Amino acid sequence: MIKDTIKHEKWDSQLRKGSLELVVLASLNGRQAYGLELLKSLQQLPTMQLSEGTLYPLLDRLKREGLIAAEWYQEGDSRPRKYFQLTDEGQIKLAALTDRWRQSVADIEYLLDHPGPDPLFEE
Amino acid sequence: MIKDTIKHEKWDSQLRKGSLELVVLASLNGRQAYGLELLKSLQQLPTMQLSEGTLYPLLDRLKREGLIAAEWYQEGDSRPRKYFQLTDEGQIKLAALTDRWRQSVADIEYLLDHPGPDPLFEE
DNA sequence: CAATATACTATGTAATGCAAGGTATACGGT
DNA sequence: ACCGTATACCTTGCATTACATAGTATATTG
Repeated sequence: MIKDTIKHEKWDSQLRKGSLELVVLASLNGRQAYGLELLKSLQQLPTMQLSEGTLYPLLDRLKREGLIAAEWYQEGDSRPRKYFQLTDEGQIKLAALTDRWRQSVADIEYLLDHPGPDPLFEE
Repeated sequence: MIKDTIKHEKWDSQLRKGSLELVVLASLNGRQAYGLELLKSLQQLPTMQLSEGTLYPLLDRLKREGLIAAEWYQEGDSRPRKYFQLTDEGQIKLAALTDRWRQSVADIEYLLDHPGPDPLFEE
């Protein structure tokens, strides 16, 4: 069946547009990580097949916004790595975004579970 | 507290970017609706405060892609309204998007529920 | 020492949600 | 009849952002 081999890439990318910021903040909750490490860890999830070209600019933006902090760190004589971690502000933002995301999921679930004429609308 | 009056608008808009297509298709599942009717029905949901400038171009796009069909209809001597409904292709697409959306929600739930060092990663 | 892998950076493009403004018609009050 | 408001749809231009692509630099490996 063709259906099973449908490419999810474009739709996935569209879907990620809304939630990537939340996802990255959540991934940095309770741990430090450097760019590629974070990338590979996210890529373990089926809908999170993003690329470097997406992640690095996003990390830059989050840093500019003060939600994460970056710090170069060299382990032994390996290549220096730029480690990221949540700031206090980032923690707060993460909590707010999580709440709002759950609300959005609830709204969409409602729409999916209630097809047909809108009961909210026609009394 | 200022925190409680945080404006969700910008984040909501960002979040909608990923799912609006699914949302509109789901809203047309099992019923016909014209533009403003659909808009008002969506706006009953807290995270779906979109505007006409968002909905109409989206409906155009979905029509161009063959996922919905449009038809002008005049009831009595009221203003003619453009009614939209899902096509067969739209039905199929809706099912596929719904599956993928649920997968994405599961992935994000996983991230939110498992803070700290990535257990998928460090064995 | 070339080839590959790691790690980060930079540039340009396409998609899309939205604000703002536009057109046209119906209806209610005075 | 006239004016204001509501309904209904459309259009233009902008800002954001995920991504592809390419580039730089340093280890590591054969």
